[in-house]
Amino acid sequence: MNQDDTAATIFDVAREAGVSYATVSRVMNNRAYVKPETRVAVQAAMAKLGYVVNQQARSLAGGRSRVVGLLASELATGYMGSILRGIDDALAATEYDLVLYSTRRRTTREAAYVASLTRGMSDGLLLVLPRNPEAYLQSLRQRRFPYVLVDHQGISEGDPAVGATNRQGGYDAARHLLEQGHRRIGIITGDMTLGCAVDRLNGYRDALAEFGIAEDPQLIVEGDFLQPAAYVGAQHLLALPERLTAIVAANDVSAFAVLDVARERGLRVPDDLSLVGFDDIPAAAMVVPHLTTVRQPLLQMGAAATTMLLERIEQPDLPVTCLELPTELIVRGSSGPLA
Amino acid sequence: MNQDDTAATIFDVAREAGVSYATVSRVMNNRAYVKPETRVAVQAAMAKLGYVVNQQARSLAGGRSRVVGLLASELATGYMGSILRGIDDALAATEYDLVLYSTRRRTTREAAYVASLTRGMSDGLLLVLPRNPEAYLQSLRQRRFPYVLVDHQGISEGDPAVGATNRQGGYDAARHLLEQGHRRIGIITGDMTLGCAVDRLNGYRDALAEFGIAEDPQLIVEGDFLQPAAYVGAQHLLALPERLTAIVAANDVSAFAVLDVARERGLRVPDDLSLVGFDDIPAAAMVVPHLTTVRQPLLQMGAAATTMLLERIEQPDLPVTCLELPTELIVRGSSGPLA
DNA sequence: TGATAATCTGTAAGCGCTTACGGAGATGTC
DNA sequence: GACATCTCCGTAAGCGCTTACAGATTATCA
Repeated sequence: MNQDDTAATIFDVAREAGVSYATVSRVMNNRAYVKPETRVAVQAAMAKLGYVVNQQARSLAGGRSRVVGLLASELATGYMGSILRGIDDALAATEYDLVLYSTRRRTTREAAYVASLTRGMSDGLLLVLPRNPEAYLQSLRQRRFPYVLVDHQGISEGDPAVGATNRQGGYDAARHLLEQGHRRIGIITGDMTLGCAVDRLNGYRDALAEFGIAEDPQLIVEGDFLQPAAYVGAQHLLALPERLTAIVAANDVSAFAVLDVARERGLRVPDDLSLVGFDDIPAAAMVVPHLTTVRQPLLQMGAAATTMLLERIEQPDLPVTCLELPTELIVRGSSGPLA
Repeated sequence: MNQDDTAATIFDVAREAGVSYATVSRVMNNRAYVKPETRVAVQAAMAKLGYVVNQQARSLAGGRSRVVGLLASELATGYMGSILRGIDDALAATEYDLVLYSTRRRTTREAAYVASLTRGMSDGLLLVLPRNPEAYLQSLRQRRFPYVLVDHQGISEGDPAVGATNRQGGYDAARHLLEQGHRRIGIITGDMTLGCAVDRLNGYRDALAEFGIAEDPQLIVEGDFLQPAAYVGAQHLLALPERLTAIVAANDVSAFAVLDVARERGLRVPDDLSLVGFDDIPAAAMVVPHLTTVRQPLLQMGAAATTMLLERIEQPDLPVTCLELPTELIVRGSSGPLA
């Protein structure tokens, strides 16, 4: 890195190595038909000059940007952070960089926005928990632009996607409580416009049905994965005349709200009320009592989606695959046998 | 967006509008010397063709990529998520995109890596909590490449930087406990290779000194901002023969570990032990009891750093400024008067 | 040994854009 | 009315790279 302000270009390397710039390009791209000595000489020249390829020029000329775009709706939650880390892990072994786009910005021109992303800026798109992707999915499909959905509602509708076994998870949560003897089990759902929330609720229903328990609409309150709504929902549930002994929360954050309400009402968890969350965000193991929850393999989901995307970038004609990673019930202190 | 696979270029727009491509470029870049009618005609043509500028070509030709690079050491924590969101907020109003680089990957070639980032890939760099930045900072300074440090150790050593009032925060935490009557106050520090950890400890010392309390080395245990180390540290502190009545933890995660140890030892918080954390991550308001903590304005830090960086990109000769954003003591249930 | 194929390397064109530069027409000045 | 001065817009060059294409070597085989 001894050049002052103008960086070394492929021409500088070629001159230094005494070859043509095309040969340098061949070496960089690991092409065949380069004499081993020449290859070594070029590599030496690159090292000596501290040469770094200019990605913009490369992508302009070659059509590949070596960038993966990530379209995310939210960034500040542990949910996204874990997925992000999985993506990063999968990308670490490759040449690809990650460009981050949050859909909170420029919502008005979202379609044009995705268009820009797919016009040379990136080679593929990761869409995490997309709200209303149909607008641009149409265009992506038509232009055969590689993409993978993460935690999308309708897994298995012809889009490459990675998700988790939300229904099974909801089932496991409810079944765990049923096995502990609970029969009157409430649920605070997530945002029901999202498929994962619907699936979790359906899992809960499956378990109740299996135990021959009729569904009581009073015990199902709608939340939105956020604390305030869950707080209200928990107040509603715990104020019911016929007291319930357990609650399934659609995510951990909602479960925390239940903990708050329980404490305010003088209910002891798990003695008076058993509670199961969903996600297993780090805080779940930190609250008191530690939260029993259904772990979602967020990190693996991010990594798997990335791997899938890279495959599709390499081979755009690959058949569409959907991956559902297993959730896992983590039993901690917030659930216990019916008193 | 009616073209099938080849996107519209500046030439297509020029043809459609009946002008030269240079004029189209002028319109895009809001240059002067374009007749209003012409401008309107070009804009209409762009709209009609669904034209989207190719950033790679633009940056190749013009030298500006409209990309901000973010170099981060960790992604999965709420810490980073909040800063990220602040960055995103600040970027939302601009034309800039964000490219994410985690230093966990490619650690071996970190310098070459930063070189790549600064070779056209991005116009400026945000360095969040950099561990050993001197390696590349040198090169950045020399090449006058815009950058801003976030939460760097040595604020005010000639680098543009944004941080928080860590010393004041440590002082506020300890003073709060002192004012509640506590006199024997332990501290679990953060990773002492990081400036913020040192500052927080010094703030704690300041407060003790102000109250005329001699420092007791036994009461200071070193942690690393992570749960396991804090857990061990808390066990040590709470096993001291002369019992302490309060603990300052260098971050919230460490405070959670203290909560665990306290519970295991049958200590009630805050009755038997008062506790103050640092950061105010979302989980702090969720644990039971809710954690008294020193809030760090992470979102604002991210936003302020981004704004500062964009200014420096526009005007590279701007004098170097350092910003220290105020922390704020948030009193919740984990601290109380000495029994 | 000469023809053929395989290997190696250089030249040229072009990716989509920005930015001098210069020319043409409109406007102003004395 | 002649000249300088704006305003507007088109032409040309070039950013750093990839990738045909073709020319120059060398290896292979009858």
